[in-house]
Amino acid sequence: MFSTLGKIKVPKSCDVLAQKLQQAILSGNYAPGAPLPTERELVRTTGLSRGSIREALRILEAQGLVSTRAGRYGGSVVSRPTDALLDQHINLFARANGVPLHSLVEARQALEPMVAYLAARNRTESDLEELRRISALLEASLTDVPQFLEENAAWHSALSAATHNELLRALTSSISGLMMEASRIENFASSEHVRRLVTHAHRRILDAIEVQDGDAARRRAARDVEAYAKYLEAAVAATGRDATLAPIEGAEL
Amino acid sequence: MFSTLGKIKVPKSCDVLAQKLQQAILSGNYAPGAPLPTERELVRTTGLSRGSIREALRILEAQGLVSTRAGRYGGSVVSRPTDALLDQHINLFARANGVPLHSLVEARQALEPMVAYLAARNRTESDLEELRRISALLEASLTDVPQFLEENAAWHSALSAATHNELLRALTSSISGLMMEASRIENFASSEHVRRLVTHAHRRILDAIEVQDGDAARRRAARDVEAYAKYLEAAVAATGRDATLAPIEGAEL
DNA sequence: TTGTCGTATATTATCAGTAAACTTTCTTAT
DNA sequence: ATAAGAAAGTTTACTGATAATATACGACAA
Repeated sequence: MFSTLGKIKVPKSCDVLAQKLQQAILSGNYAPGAPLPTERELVRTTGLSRGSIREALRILEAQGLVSTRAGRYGGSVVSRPTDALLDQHINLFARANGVPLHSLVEARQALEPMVAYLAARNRTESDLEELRRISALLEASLTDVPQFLEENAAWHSALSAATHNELLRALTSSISGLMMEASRIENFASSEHVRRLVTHAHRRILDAIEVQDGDAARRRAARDVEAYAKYLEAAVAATGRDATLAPIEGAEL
Repeated sequence: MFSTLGKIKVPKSCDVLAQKLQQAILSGNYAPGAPLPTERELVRTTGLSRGSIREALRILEAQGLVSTRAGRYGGSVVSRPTDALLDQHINLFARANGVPLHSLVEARQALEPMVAYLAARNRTESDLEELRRISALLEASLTDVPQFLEENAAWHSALSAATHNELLRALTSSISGLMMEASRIENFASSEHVRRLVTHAHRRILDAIEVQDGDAARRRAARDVEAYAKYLEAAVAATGRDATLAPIEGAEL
């Protein structure tokens, strides 16, 4: 008897409100841009204080479900979590938990081949044009390292966009971003030889995507990312450090 | 001239504070459990009002970087974002953006083989024991659908834990969870035949993991998840609906 | 000695009220 | 017509105060 009684957690009023609003938004009855009641209105309808209402709205804002503007005709409107927001949370998870670099590499090894496969299968003409455009820019910036890194990021972003899979796009761009950062730390891509290899690999993947050969794209992406992993492993072994993401600079409490 | 001036975004005071605290926490100088200053202390040091302080703390709470307790010797302490929290945000992203079921399947197709591979390579003895234990429970619950689904979820959870890759574990458990839900909707696993196929596939993967044959584990997981995808595709085609995640029940604003 | 109970106290939780800043629209003057 | 200014409703932010909560510690009893 009473064995079903677990720890009793008394939620804060703002948490309760946040969850109620979240349910309402996720019910699908409110399109993005639809206005929420004003803060004062919520005070009236919920019986809570202004402070609790505002704390709830900050929570929803952090979840990307609403965005709030000041001024007349301002207020909170329904919103959708963006790629950037999901990226932020994955970033926080990885950094705060000290996820090591090789774990990021493994995640990328899992995702990248599928991304290439789907890009080959689902690409539109405009996706293809975009990839060609960036490919040209990439090959033109072989001697400019920062530029090269930027175009490389753009290439991967365009590739994942071509999958037409929002979730995969968000996940891969997030993990790619984390790795880019880590690579910068490892002083990767500092040699022109490596940059040539990268552009060549991209070219071959693009060829497969052009003729919509998903399996070839997958194979080539797999080989590419594997080579990358091996190279990085060697670089890390050379430095001897156990590579994790660099902590944010300083800042005291 | 002045062309670099974009739209100027004036941040809220609570956002500024939240970001400052975030940086401090991510600097790595504060272990989980380390206490933040009290709210009143923060009022003193920052010059902001109590309300703004609290809104900032709610943001950090939503990010999983602090947790707050009331009462004497209570207050906010540094925390780490949990799997469950990342899961929540991925869930929100997928639901709010109406990510279709087949996109989830694709993500899983990308992740699962790598998970199996890494599990085979990195498993410990206790990982193996856990997988064996769950495997037995799974095979014992072939006639009990709810039980079966539960054990199946546990199996995948244990598998991803065996990778010893926190990021992959969090991502796969999250996506698996979403799919389980969707599968329940599609009335998947309702036939004992399907359940037998699932247990058989798991058995074969487990065999590969036991002898630490990563490539075999990867192949078998790939085949497994591909079969799953095909089956689900057929089921969806039968119903004719464009399968997305079910919206949350009702709730008005 | 051990354990239970109550109480002191520091902290968050919540409320109420007010003033300021912001943004859109309407009005007015040039 | 155009530009400047006023109006109105909204969030933003601050202030002060009270309630609820949880921990430690001491009193007291077994």
